[in-house]
Amino acid sequence: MMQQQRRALLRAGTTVDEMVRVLADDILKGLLPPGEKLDEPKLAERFGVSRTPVREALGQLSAMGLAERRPNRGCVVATITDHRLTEMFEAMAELEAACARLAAQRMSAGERRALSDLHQQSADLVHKGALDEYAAFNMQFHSLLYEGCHSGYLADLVSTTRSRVAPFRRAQFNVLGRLRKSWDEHDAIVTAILRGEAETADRAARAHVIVVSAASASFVSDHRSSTPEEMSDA
Amino acid sequence: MMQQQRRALLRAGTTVDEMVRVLADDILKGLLPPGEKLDEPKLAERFGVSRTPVREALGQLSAMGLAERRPNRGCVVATITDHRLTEMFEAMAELEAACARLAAQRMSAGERRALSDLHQQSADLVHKGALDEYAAFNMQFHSLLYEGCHSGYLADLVSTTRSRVAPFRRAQFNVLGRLRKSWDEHDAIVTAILRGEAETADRAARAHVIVVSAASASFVSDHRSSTPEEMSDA
DNA sequence: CTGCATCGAAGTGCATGCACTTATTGGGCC
DNA sequence: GGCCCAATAAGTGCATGCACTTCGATGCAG
Repeated sequence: MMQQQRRALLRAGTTVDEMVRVLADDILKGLLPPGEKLDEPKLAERFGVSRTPVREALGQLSAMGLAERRPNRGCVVATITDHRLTEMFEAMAELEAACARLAAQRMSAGERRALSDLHQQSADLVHKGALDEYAAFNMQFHSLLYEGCHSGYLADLVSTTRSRVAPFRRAQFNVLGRLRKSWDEHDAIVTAILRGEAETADRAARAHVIVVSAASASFVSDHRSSTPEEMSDA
Repeated sequence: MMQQQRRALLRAGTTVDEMVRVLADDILKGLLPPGEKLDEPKLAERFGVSRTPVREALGQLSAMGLAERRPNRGCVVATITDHRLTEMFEAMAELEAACARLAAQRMSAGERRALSDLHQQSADLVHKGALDEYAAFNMQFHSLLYEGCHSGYLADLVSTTRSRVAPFRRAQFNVLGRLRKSWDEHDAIVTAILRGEAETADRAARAHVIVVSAASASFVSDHRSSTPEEMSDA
C-alpha cells in the first residue's frame, strides 16, 4: 500500500516521540503492568504505523528503564525485585530529603506561600476521604517541593525515581488512616520549610518517604513474573 | 547488495547495543565533544550498517541524555548550560554525600579494607604526579564508595550523573596542586568511613564534590554552542 | 549590492521486505 | 507414555527505498 503520504501535516513532534509519551504514560498509570509483553506487531497496529518506529520507541523506553529488552526475545514492561524497590525508595528518601533541605533554604516567599496554601487546601480532602483527589494533590505537593530546591537536575532525578516506582505503589492511600497520616507528615515538612529549618525539613521528608516505602513494600511480589534470573540485578 | 548474511554469528548482543556502548564511550571520553553533529549516514558507514540501527542507537542515546534530537534537524552530542552544570554538581554533591554516609554505616570490614588499601596505594601516584593513573584510580575510588552504600539504585544515580558531567570536566587534575588536595579530601572521607562516622563522611564527600565543581566551572563556556534557546532549559 | 523567492542536494522519518532467532507443535523412537 | 527432534509458525533484527523537511546556492527584482 502507499507509503505515509500526508501524515506529517497533522503531527507535532515525531511519531516515535508521541508513542514514547503514550506508552510511558500507560506504564506509569499501570495500564501496562510490569512484565507485560510489548509486542511489536501489536503496537504497530495499535498506533497505525509500521514496526520501525515501534522498535525505536521500545528502544527508548528501555533506555529510560521503563522496559526491558531481551535480544531476539522481545520486550516487556520493566519488572523489578522487591530488593530493588527497597533500594529505590531508599534513594528517593535521600533525594526528597535533599530537596526539602534546599527548599527550606532557598524557596522564595511566594513559593513558600504557594506550598503552604496548597497544603492547607488539601486538609479538606482528608476530611472528605477523597482518595483520588488527594493523590492528585499529593503529586502537586511533591512537585512544588522539587521546584523549590532550585536545582532542576536534582528535581529531575527525584521525579524520575518517583515515576519508576509509580507502577508498584498503586492503591497506596486506600490503607485506612494513611490519608490522615500522610497529611500530618506533609505538615511537618511544610512547617519546617516555612521556618527555614533545613535539617528538620530534611528529617521530616526522609521519614515521610520511609513510611510510604513501608506501605508499598508488600505490593511487588504480586507483579513479580516467574523468571528467576531477575534476582541477580542488584 | 545482499542483506546482512552472517553477521549475527560474530555478535554478542545486538548491533544497536554495541553502537550505543561505543558512542556513549566516545562521548564520555570527549572524542565526540558536546555539540558535535551525529550524522546518520556517516555513522552508518563508520559501523558498516544501515541507517536503521543507527537511528535506534541515536534515539537511545538521547533518551539517556547523552545526545539531543531535533526533529527533522539531526542529532548532536548533548550540550549543557553552565547553569545546568552547576545544578548537576550540586546534585552530585548530595548523592555522593548520601553514599558516603551510608557507606560509613554499612560497609563490611572487607570493603573498608579494600577502600583504605586503594586509597593508600594512590599516595604514590600523587608523589609521582601521575595524572592519568590518578584519574583512573579516582574512578575506582568513587566506584568503591558507590558500592559501599549497598544501594544499587543510588549507586546507579550517582554513576549516571558522574558520566553526564564527565564530558565537561576534562583536564581537571592538571591544575597544579589539585592532585594533592584531591588526595587529602579522599583521606578525610576514608578516615570518616573507617571510623563509622556517618555525618563526618557526609560532609567530607560533599565538600570534595564542591571543590571539584569549582575546578570545572569555567570549562563549559568553551563548548557552548551558539543556540540561545538552550538557556531556558533549567 | 542587498533582499527574497526558487531550485536542488542532503538529510531525516517511516514503510516494506528479507534473514535470522526463538518458541511451538506433531510425529517417530525408545 | 515420556523424550527427543524436526518442521513450522511467530517474532525480532536489519537493509533498502520512498516521501518529506531543512538548508544552502543561485538567480532575479529592487
